[in-house]
Amino acid sequence: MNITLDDIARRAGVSRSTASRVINNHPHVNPAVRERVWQAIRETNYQPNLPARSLASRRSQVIGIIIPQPIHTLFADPYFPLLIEGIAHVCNERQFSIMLELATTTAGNPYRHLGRRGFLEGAIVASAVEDQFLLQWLAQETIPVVSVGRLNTHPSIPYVDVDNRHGARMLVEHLIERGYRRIATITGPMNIVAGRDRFAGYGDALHAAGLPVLPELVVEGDFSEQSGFSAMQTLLRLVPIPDVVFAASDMMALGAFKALRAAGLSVPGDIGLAGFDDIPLAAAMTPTLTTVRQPIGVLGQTAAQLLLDQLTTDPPAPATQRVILPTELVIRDSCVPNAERR
Amino acid sequence: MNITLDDIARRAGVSRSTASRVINNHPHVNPAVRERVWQAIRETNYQPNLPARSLASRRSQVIGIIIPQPIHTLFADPYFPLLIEGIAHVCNERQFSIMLELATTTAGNPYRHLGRRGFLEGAIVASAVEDQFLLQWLAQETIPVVSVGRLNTHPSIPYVDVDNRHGARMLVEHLIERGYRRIATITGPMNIVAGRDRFAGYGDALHAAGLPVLPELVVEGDFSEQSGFSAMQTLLRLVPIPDVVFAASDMMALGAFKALRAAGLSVPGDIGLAGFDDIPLAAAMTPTLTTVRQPIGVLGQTAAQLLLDQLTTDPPAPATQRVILPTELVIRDSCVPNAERR
DNA sequence: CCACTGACTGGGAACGCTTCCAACTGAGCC
DNA sequence: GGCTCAGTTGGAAGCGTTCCCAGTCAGTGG
Repeated sequence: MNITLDDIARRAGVSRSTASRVINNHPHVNPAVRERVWQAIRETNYQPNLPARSLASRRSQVIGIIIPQPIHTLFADPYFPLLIEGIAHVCNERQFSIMLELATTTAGNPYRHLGRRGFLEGAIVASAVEDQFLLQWLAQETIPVVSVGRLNTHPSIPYVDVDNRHGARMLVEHLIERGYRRIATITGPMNIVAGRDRFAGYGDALHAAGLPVLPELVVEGDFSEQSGFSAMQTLLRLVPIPDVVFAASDMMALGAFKALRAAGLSVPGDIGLAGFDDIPLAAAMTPTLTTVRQPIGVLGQTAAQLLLDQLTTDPPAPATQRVILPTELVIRDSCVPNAERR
Repeated sequence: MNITLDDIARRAGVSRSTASRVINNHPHVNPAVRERVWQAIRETNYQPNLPARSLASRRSQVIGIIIPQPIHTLFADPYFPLLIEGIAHVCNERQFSIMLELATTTAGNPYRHLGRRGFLEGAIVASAVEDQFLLQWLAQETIPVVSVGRLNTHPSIPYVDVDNRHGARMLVEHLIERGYRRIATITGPMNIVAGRDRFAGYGDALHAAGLPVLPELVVEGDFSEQSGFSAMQTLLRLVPIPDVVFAASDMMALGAFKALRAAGLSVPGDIGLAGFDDIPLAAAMTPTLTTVRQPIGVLGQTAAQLLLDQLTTDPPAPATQRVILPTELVIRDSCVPNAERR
C-alpha cells in the first residue's frame, strides 16, 4: 500500500490539513512545521494520490489532445509530432499532463466525454473536421476547448490557426509572377477549413491577376500522398496538361510527383509543382520543392497557452481568443518555367 | 453540477450499489432492474466520474506512453506517430486511455511517478535510452512496464523489439553480395540498444564474409538527419572514400545524402547509400533508398497488448514476455555498384 | 488587565464511486 | 411447514484528498 497524506501528517506530528497545506503551498503555515512536513515527504518519497486529489478539488491538471482522424492517413507527415511537441512543451512547463485521444478508425464517434467525467480540465482539438460528431461533442462538453484550425461552425470557440489563405495566395502569386498561367490545384478536403482556405487563397491570386478559376484545373484531395497521386493522374488527362500544379500539402505534392515520374514527365522541365507545409521531405526531394512553411510547433504552443490561461486564471479568462500565425513562402527548385531557364 | 450515481439510483428506484453493479456489468442483477437503470442513464446522459472511480477501485484504465527524448531530435521521423497509433489502436479496443509523457528538453528527469500516484495502471517506455533516469525510475515505479526495445540493463522487463541485428546483417550481406567491400557505417547512439544492435549486425555480416571492421569506417550518429550529415562529412575525408555507407536510420541516410550532394558526389554512381527504417521518405528520394523495414505499427500494438494483458488478467500475468518482430530488406536504387552497371 | 486581532492548526464533512457484508426473497426439497 | 440456498438487493465503510469552519494562542492597543 502506498504512503498517504495521513502517514506524512503522523510522521511530521501535524494534522492532515496542515500537511495538505504544505503540499499545496498555502500561506499561514509555520516555517518550522513546513520544513518538518517536507522532510517527512522526502524521507518517504511520498507522492499524492492524483485521483483522490482530482475528486476532492475538481481539478486534474490534465488536458486532452483530440485527433479525430486516424493518423495513418497523414502517415509520413510530421505535423502531429511537431504539434504535440509544442503542446507538451507548454504543458511540461506548467505542470499539466496530456491525455491523447486518438481515433484509430474512421468509423464511430472519436470524441469521448472525458471532460464531463472529471478527467480532463480542457481539450485541444487538433485538425478539426467539421463533422456531426465534433458538433455534437462541442455542444455537450462542458470543459474549455481550443481548436487548432478555425471552426466556421463554431465562431465562439477560441482557435489558433495559420494564415492558410494568405500563404496559398503568396505561393500562387509567385507562380504567376514566374510566368505560369495554366495553374492547377489539388485541394485539401473541403470539410476542413485549412483545405477550403488554401483553395480560397489560390482563387484570390488568380482573380487578382485577372485569371479565371477553371473547374477542370481543380481536383479535391484529402492531404494524403495517395490522393495526390490519383489527383495528378486526373490532371494528366487534360489537354493540354497544366503548366504547374499547386498541391495543398507536401504529401500530396509527393504523390503528384510520383504520378509524374510514372508518366515519364520531369519536374520542373515538363511541369511545375508546389506544395504546402514544408515538411522535411520538401527539402530532400529532387528537385527540392517550392512550398509554404507553417510554424507547427508554435501553433501547438499557442494552443496550449490559450487553453491553460483559461484554466489557471481566476476568474477564468473570457475564452474569446483567436490567433492567426503567419506563413512563409519557401522558394526552391520545383517551379522554374522553361521560359525562365533559357 | 454533474449527475451522480445517486441521481441514477434514485431515478431508477434502486440503491447506489445496484446502479453501480449495472454500470460495471456485474452478474446477479435482475434484468428488469438492469434495464431501468440503463434507461435512467440514457435519459440523463450520465457519465461516471472517473477520478472517483479510480479512487475507489484503484484502477484508472489509463496507461502512459513515455518518450524520454525530445521528439524534435527525431523530427521528421514518422516512427512515433506510427508507434503511438499502434498502441492507441489496441487501447481504444480495450477501453483504455493514453497519457502522453513527452520529454521536451534534454535536461532533467523525463520520468514522473504517475504510477505511484494512482493515475497510471501501466506504462510503455518508447525508445528507451539506458540512462540513469530510466534506471532510477524503473527501480521505484510499482506499475507494470513494457519497453519498446530491449533493455539490457533490465532483463526482467518485458519488451517488444524488432530484430535490428538480423536486419542490419541482412542489409550489409546484401551490400557485400553486390560487390561492395569498403563498407562504412553511421551508427545510432550507443546508449540505445537499437543503435548497438544494428552496429552488431553490421559487424556480423563483415565477419561472416571475412572482412575486418575498420574503426575509421565507423562513425557514431544519433539517428537524426543532422548527425548523418556531419558523419558523412567525416567519412568523406577518408582516402579513399568508402564504396558504400550504411546509415542506421533513414533520417541519417538523408543527412548523408545531402552531404554527398553538397560534395558533388552522386548516389549510387560515386558511392552507395543504405538506411534503416523504411520511412516514406525512403521511397520518395531520388534515388530511392535501399533500407530495412520494421513493422512499427505492429510494434506498438504488441507492446500495448502485452501491457494490457498484464493489467486485465486476474491473477496478473507473470510479466515475462519478450517479443521480437522480424524486419524486411527493401532493395531499391541507392546501392548499385558501378561494376554491376557496366 | 482585557478584548481583539491575526497567524496558525485541527476536526470533519464532503467529493462520487466501489465493494464487502448482511439481509431479504422465493423456489426447491424433504 | 420448515429448511437450504442461490440470486438479488441495500447499507455502509472506505478510497485519499481538499477545504470550510472553528478553535488556540501569542501579541497588541486601549
